[in-house]
Amino acid sequence: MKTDTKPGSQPRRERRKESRPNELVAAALELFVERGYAATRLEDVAARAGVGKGTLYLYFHSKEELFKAVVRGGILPAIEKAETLASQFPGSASELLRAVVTGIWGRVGHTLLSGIPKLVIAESSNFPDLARFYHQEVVQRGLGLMAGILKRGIQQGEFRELDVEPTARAMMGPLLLMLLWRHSFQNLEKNPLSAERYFRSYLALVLEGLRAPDSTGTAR
Amino acid sequence: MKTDTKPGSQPRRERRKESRPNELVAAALELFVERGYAATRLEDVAARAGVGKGTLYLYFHSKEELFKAVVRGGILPAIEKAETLASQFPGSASELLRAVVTGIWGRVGHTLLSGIPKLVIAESSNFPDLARFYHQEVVQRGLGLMAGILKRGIQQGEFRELDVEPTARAMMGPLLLMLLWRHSFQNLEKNPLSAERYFRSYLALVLEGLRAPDSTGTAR
Amino acid sequence: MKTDTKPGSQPRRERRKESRPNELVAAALELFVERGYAATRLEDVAARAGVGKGTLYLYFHSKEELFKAVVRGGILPAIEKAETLASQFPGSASELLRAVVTGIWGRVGHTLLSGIPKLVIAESSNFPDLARFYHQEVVQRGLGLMAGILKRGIQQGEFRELDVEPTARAMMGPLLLMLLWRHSFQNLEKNPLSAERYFRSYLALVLEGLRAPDSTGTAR
Amino acid sequence: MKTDTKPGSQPRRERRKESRPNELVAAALELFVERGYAATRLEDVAARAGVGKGTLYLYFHSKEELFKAVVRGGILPAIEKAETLASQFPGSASELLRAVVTGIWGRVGHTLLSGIPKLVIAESSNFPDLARFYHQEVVQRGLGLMAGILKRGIQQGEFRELDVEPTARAMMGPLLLMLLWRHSFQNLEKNPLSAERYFRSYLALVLEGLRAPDSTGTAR
DNA sequence: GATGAATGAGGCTTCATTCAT
DNA sequence: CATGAATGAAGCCTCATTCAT
Repeated sequence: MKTDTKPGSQPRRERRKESRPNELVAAALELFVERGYAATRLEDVAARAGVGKGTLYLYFHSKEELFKAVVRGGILPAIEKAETLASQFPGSASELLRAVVTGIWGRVGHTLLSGIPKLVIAESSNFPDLARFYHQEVVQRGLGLMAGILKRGIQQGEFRELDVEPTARAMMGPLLLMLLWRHSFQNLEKNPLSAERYFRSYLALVLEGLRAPDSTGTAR
Repeated sequence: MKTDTKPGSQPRRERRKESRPNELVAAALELFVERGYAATRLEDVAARAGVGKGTLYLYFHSKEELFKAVVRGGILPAIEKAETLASQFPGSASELLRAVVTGIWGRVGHTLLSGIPKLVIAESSNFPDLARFYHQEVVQRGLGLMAGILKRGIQQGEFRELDVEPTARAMMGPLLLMLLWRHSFQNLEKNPLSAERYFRSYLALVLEGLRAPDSTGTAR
Repeated sequence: MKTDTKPGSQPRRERRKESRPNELVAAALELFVERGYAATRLEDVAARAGVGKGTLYLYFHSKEELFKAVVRGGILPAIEKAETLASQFPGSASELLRAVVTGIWGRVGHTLLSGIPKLVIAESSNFPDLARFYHQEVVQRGLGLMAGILKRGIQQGEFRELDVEPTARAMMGPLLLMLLWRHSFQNLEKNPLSAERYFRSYLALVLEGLRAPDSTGTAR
Repeated sequence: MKTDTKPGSQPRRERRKESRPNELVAAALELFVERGYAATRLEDVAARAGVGKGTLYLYFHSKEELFKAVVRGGILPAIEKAETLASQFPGSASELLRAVVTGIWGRVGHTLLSGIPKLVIAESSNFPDLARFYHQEVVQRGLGLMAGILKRGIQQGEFRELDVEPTARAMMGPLLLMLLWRHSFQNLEKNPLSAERYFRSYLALVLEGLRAPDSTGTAR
C-alpha cells in the first residue's frame, strides 16, 4: 500500500548492510504498533521497507527476533537521555520533574516509539524474556528515575514525606496513559485533548500533591 | 478431557444450556487475556469450557464475535455500579473518590476482567468498532464519572479550581497502570507492591493535589 | 494426477480414524519411494490419499513423523514372518534358504515395501534415529536370520565350515540389489531380467558355494 | 571465512582457476553423499570449497548440473581401469575376479566415490537421464565386465556352465552392499566387520559356487 | 572473474470454520 | 444439540538463482 521508498533516490542496491537493519526495524515498528505482533505479516514489513520478503531473513532469523529488536532498540536511548538529564540537572526537583516529563514526551511522544509499551503490554506473556528485559531496562529504570526525583525533592524539603515507591509508580500512570491513548483512542475523538493541556494538568496535580506543607507552591 | 459429561450416566447438568455462553465467554476471557487475541486458539477455549470445538459456533458465529462478547460483556456492570454509587453517594467528593477507587478495584481488580483493557489496547486498531464501543461505553463514561466527582468537589469548595477534563484523565492513569501491571509484570517482581499500599499513595497524592488551598486536608 | 479414490465407493466421511492413518501411510509410501523424502510434497500425499492437506496433520505431527511411520510400519511384519518360518521349518538348511528367499520376495518384492530400503539408505544420515531403528530391527534381524540358517546347515553337515557373519552379509547383497534395482533401473531395460531367473541363479551360486565338500549337491 | 585470499597479499594461488571445478565437485560430492541431493545447500558446497556462493554459477549452471557432474565424473575412471585390467589379465578367471574385486575396492572403497551409488539409487527417478547414463556407463559396463570374467572361466573349464547374466548381477550384490553399508550403517556398529574379512568370505562363497564340478578348488 | 546481498517461488504447518454424524 | 474430523487459506521460512559491485 505504501510500498517502496520513493524510487529514484537511491539505486536500490546502494546502501548495504549499513542501514538495512534500521530501515527494517523502522518498518516493523510501524506495523507492529499498528496491528500488533501476530497480525503483522512479514511480507508487509518487507514491502514497507522496500525490500523483498527474503531480505528480512538476512538480518533477522525469525519474526520473533525482529520483534525483539524493535522493542529492545527503541526505548533505551530515551531512558538514558533522561537519566543523564536528571543526574546533571541544576534546578529544583519540581523543575526537574517538569523537564523530564516534557523531555520524554518530546523525544518519544511524537515518534512511533510511543507504541512500544503497547506492544510489550500485549505480548508480555507470549515473550516472557522480552517482558523481563523491558521490565528491567525500561520500567525499573524509569521508576528509579522517578523515585530519584522524589527523594531529591523530599531531601530538599521541597516535597512532603511520602512512600516513594508506590508514589513513583502512580506518577508514571498518567504518562503511560498518554502513550497508550495515542495508539488506541486518539483518532476516535473529535476534539482531542492536546498533550500540552494534559501535561499541564498532570504536573499541576502532581506537584501540588507532592508539595511539602510549608513549601510555597510552585505548581500551576 | 477436562470436564465430566460421561454420556449415559444421568441427565444431571441439564441446567447448563442457560449458562453455556457465559461459560464460554469466561473461558475465552482467560485465554484472551493471557495470550492475546491472535495467539488464542478457539479449540483451547472450547476445551477450557469443557465443550467441543464445534459447540462454540452454536453460540458465537466467529472468533471475532466471541472476542467482542468478551470485551463488551465484562466491564459495563462495573461501570454502572460505580455510576450508581456516585450518584447516590452522600459524603464528600474526597470520600467519594476513595470509595469509587476502592470499589472498582474490589470489583474488577481481582477478577480476570482486569485484563480487558489490555485486550482493547492491544487490538483497538484491528477491531475499530470494538474500540469505538469501548471508548464510548467504558472510557468516556469512566472519565465522565471522574469528571463528575471533580466538579462536585470544586463546587463544594473541596477541590481547587482546575481543568476538569485533562485532570480526570490523568487521574485515571494510575488506575489503568495498576490493571496493566498485574497482567504484564506482576510475576516478574520478587516483592510485589501491594495494591493497598499503591492505592493509599495514589489517593494521598491525588487528594492532596486536588485540595482547595484553604480546605483542610483530608488526604493521607 | 491420480487424485482421489474412486468416488462413489464411500461417502467421504465414512471410514474414520480407523483406516485413515493406513491410507495416508500407503499414499506416502508410494510417493516417498518414487521421489524421495525431500522431493515429496505433503500436499501430494494428501491428494493421493484423497484427503485435504490439513488432514494429514490430524494423524502425523510432521512430515518427518509420517516418514518414520512409513519406514517403521512396513517391514517388520515381513521379517517376523520369515523368522517364524525359519524357526519352524522342517526341511534342510538349503530348502529353508530357498523358502526364505522366495517367501520374502513374494511378500515384499511386489509391493511398494520393496522401496523402503532405498529410503533408509538415502536418508540414513538425515534421520539417524531412524537409521538406528532400521539397523536394529530389520538389518540385524535379517542378518541373524541368515546366520541362523548357515549355522544350522553347518551343524547338519550340509554346509561347509565358513565364517558365518560376513558370509551371511554377503548373501544378503544380491537380495538387496534386487530390491534396489526394481526402483532405480527396472524401467530402463528393454528385456528386464525376470525375478525368477535371477533367484534361480542366485540360489544355485550360493548353495553350491556353501555346500560341504562331501555333500551331494542340492543346488540347481 | 574459511579460506585465505586476503586480497592485497600476493598473487599466490593463481593456479587455482584450473582446478576450481574439481574442487567444487569434490566439495559437492562430500555433501551430496552425506545429506543427499535436496538437503545439500549450494551455499555449503561453496563454503566447503572455499569460494563464494556466486562462484559456483560460473562453473555450473544449476544445482542439477553440479549434481550430474558429481555423478558422471566419479566412477568412470574406475570402471575403465578395471576393464583394462581384465582385458590384459594373464591369470585364471578366478584370479582375475579376485584382482578386480580387490582393485575396485582399493580404488573406490576408501574414497567418497563409494557414495555415488547411494546418490544414484536415491535420485534415479528424479533425474531419469542421469539414471540412464549411470545404467549404461557404469552398471551395464560393470555387469559386462563381470559377465566377461564368467564367460572366460566357463570357456576355460574353470567355472561350471551357468546362466551368465543373472549370475553376474547376483555377484555384484555383495559389492554394492559393501558400498552402501559404509554410508548408512557403518557408524552404528560397535565391531564393524572388516572389509578384508568380508571380501574373503565373498570370494570364497562365489568362487566355490562357480567352480566346475571336476575342477580343483581354488577357493579359500 | 568473484562476491554475497537480494529475491520470490515453494513447502511445511497452523487454525478458524464447516458439516456429517 | 453437540461433536470433532476435515478442510484450505494464509503465513513463516528456506534456498536456488540472479546481478550490481
